[in-house]
Amino acid sequence: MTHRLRFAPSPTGYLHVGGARTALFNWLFAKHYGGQFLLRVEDTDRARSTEASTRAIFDGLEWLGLLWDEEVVYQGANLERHRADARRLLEVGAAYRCFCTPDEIDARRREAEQRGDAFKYDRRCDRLPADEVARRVAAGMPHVVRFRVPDGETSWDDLVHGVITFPNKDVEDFVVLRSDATPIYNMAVVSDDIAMRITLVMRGDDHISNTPKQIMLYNALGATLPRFAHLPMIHGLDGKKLSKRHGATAVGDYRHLGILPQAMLNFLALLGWSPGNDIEVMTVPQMIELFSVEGLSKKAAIFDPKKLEWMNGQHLSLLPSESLAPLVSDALVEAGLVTRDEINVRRVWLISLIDLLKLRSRTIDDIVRQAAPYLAEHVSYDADAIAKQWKDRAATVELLLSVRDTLTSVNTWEPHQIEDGLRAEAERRGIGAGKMFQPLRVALTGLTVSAGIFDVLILLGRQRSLERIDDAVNFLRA
RNA sequence: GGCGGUAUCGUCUAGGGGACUAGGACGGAGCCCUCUCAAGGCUCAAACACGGGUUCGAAUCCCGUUACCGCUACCA
Repeated sequence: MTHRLRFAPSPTGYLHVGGARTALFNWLFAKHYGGQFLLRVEDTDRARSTEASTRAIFDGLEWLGLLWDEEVVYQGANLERHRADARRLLEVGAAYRCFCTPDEIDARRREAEQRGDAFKYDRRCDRLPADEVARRVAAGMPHVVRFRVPDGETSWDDLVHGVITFPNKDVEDFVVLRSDATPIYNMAVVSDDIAMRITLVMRGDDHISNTPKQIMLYNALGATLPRFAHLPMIHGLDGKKLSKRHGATAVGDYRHLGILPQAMLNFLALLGWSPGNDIEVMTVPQMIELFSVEGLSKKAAIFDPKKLEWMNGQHLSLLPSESLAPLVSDALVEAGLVTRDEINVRRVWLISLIDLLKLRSRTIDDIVRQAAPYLAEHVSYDADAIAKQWKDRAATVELLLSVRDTLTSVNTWEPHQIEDGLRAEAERRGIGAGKMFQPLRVALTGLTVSAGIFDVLILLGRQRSLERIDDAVNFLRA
């Protein structure tokens, strides 16, 4: 038997990290155990669902590479089937019509709450004689369809929690069809999951209490039950459910922060799952290979952006600069540091730049920030850098000039030759290498921190390096 | 309130009755490396929620308590 799983977001916002994680686990399960990963857009809440949001969810999923195996199912398109299934419930006697108005129910609920009782619909409409029901229906009285919860208990063997049991007396006769004949969530979900032949429903554990209702629906409809797996929630740093208050919660936010999709996936995978053996950094194929339901955890996890960044840094180092190049170019262009044409003609150079910067970056944005001195025509000198490394202007000018001479006389512009020349000059002057490299670093980059000084010189090229030294000298003399 | 779920360092987690002096990772502190910054290496601080059982033996099994989370709609 091949597994069929689905991710079923409602298009009422962006793709949330929690949703992405649910989608990921569904996808990983399908890839590891063999099966189809399907996507269903639950757009039955017409008031809140938007097309922009649907688009955003697709974008997020595509960015992550969580592609679905069959055409997207829009729940709203299946309205007729949902209705038909609800009516079938009526036909087989598993449901009944309820004429109580929302106001009446509300009043009774409030009353019960005042008494401190748990409110549960009292089934009064189920006691209506058949002819009375017929009369009211004929008279066009508005009514909902309620599922008649049977006696006994409902339980299932959850893939992550083990057996979960609910006494049926604790679940009320829930509405399956509204008075406007539209289906309620649980009805639509079950009808669609049956139609899509879903074999494993994997979703957030906030759905645990929906599960007994859904199981009853399957049973009443005579459908075979899928398995269920309820994943733990993802919380913010304060332990509360993740929300806008916690900053970036949409996967798109992280994309724009320069996070790699594979790092996002890797990080998310570790929230609620562990491959064991102290393994943490994984490529996507490795995650598929190692995924197993045994490693799923029951405990809600807190989303820690710090670890995400670290994870991204790991993936940045892992990836060859060639594959990072398109991403970095886009970001560079977007930041206005270069034009598309400029970067295209310096492909090879760009790759060596990335080689240098990715090691000290955690995000693509970090790379872009650090790239500025290498791309700009001229550098601007950081005030602190001047204060610290160019304290004595005259001496600095003299030093830079001697460095300039050394660099001019280096035979071939190659790291070892440059290093030998510079170190020899430092020794001749009786100063430590750092005393020479730091002021030079400021001249070349405007900053006190950068990649290794020889790498910087190589990357800049001899001509550019000499120009920058000249610029610095002019600046210092001014 | 009722029902359900969960409980190991601040955080993500390993752990499936003796291998636990509880392991790894992020973050923190420090050291090494070193031209700066990173990266890397090493070291340190840091946890089994509490109480009862079961057992020769419990982080691991059972029961309570507590805390947290979720659901409790003609929302999804």
